[in-house]
Amino acid sequence: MTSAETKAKPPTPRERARTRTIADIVRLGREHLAVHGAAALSLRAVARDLGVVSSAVYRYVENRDELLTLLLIDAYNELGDEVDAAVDALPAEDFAGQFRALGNAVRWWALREPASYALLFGSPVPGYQAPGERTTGPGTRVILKLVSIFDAAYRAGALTAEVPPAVVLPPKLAEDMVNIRTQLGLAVPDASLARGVLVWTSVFGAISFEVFGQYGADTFAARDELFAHQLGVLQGVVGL
Amino acid sequence: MTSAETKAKPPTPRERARTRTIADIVRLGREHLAVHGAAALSLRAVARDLGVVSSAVYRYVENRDELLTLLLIDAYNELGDEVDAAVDALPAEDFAGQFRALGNAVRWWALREPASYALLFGSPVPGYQAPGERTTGPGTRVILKLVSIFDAAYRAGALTAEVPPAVVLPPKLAEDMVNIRTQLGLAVPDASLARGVLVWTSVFGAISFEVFGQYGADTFAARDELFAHQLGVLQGVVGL
DNA sequence: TGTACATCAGTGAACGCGCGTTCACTGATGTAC
DNA sequence: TGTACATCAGTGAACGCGCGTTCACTGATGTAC
Repeated sequence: MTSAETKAKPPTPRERARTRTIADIVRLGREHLAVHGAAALSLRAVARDLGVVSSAVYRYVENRDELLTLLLIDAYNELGDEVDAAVDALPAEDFAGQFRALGNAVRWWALREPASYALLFGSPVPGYQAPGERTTGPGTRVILKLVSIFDAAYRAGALTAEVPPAVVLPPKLAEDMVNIRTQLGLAVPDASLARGVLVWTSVFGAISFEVFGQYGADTFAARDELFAHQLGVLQGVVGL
Repeated sequence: MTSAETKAKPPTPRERARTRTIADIVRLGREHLAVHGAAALSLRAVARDLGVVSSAVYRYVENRDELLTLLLIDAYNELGDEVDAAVDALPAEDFAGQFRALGNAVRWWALREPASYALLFGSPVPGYQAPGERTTGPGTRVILKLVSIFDAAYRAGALTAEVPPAVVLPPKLAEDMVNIRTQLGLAVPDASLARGVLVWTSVFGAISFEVFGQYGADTFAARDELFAHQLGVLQGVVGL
């Protein structure tokens, strides 16, 4: 990718077939993921479902780890797309609504695709290390969106920061916040940013407990209401 | 277990050897877990480490799933013991301190035993269903401890409930809360209980992000301080 | 206390399985002249 | 437009591996009389 768009030509039939086959592999990989889990993801099984001999998939995918990487990126982007769509459907000044939309979008996607959610936010896959240069972009879309909501709300004066101004972060933590703010070009102050981190982890904590079955079979019957309530409280935590 | 303690006799040498071997199996299983993950947990590997032929472990463990169950129970109890010890070391009236001690105990254990933590709170192991009648007890120790802190604080008038009294939970959610309160014999009101659920999931959400590597390599250098801060904010959420 | 029998721990071979990956190959599709 | 060659997709056999689980067995440890 040194010289961008080397080819503007329309793709040849062969190229189109190749693209379609790769897409098929990713789709079948996701189905396999859903049934057997990431640790049991197998190139041979994907080849079988694809109706092809096992060695043939090596034309498209270097090895098992690369298939995992493709699935990771695919899932991150699907989640990112849904979150973006949900948030962007709301008026630019409705920050609280955007926050809730983000949380709900993540939750709905997670409940619909529990295996992909587990791949992204569950236990690490043993022996697999995601290649940062390919996954960091897609993998940070949700948190960047969340941060951008907080920041826009702050700039608009819509963050009713209930944080007591006397509250000072410990120096090392404040340093982290400064770095984040600088790197992302944010205006939101340290204390709110730190609370934003808690809100971020809390949203995913609530979703993980539900998706991973930590709530037990029937302790919580009103899961939609519970999550809505949790979002509401978290809203208050950052003063949205 | 129909007629309890059928034997009060001291254990025979054979029985002691058996108990020790089972303990060895669990210990080796945990090591294996740490290195290869739950999905790759293998009876054959445990047998190898035990210095015994693979079929021999079937004398002690019915099958692979039962070994997983043993590991699950063992981990839940180790975590439960550490949490209890940390909380009980504090004065009975120091509810906020107890809450922080609980959170810190969970986090320390999780960082020390990431594989066991992943087994308990990460992605479900595909194809494995924990037998509720054996795991529910150990598996609910931490949440019961947390709830007991909240309840004791409320009874002592130490819950400075910042919850606006006007806030009414949606009926279905309120029903869940009533059931929980009745079942556990609690005094703490609905709204605080619901906030307690958020605090519970949030503590584990923060820990999971750290243990599972969601924070990225160096965005957060001050992880102790970050978690302490998160506990502090969550304390405020329930009014502790 | 001594013998006869039952219980148990561990062996070793075998079953059938699925996995990742390599390699030499066939045949079809594309490209250059 | 027609031929000669290069590229690519997919085949099929093979490698070496580890897995869960069963089964008939040997030998040591315990128990009953």
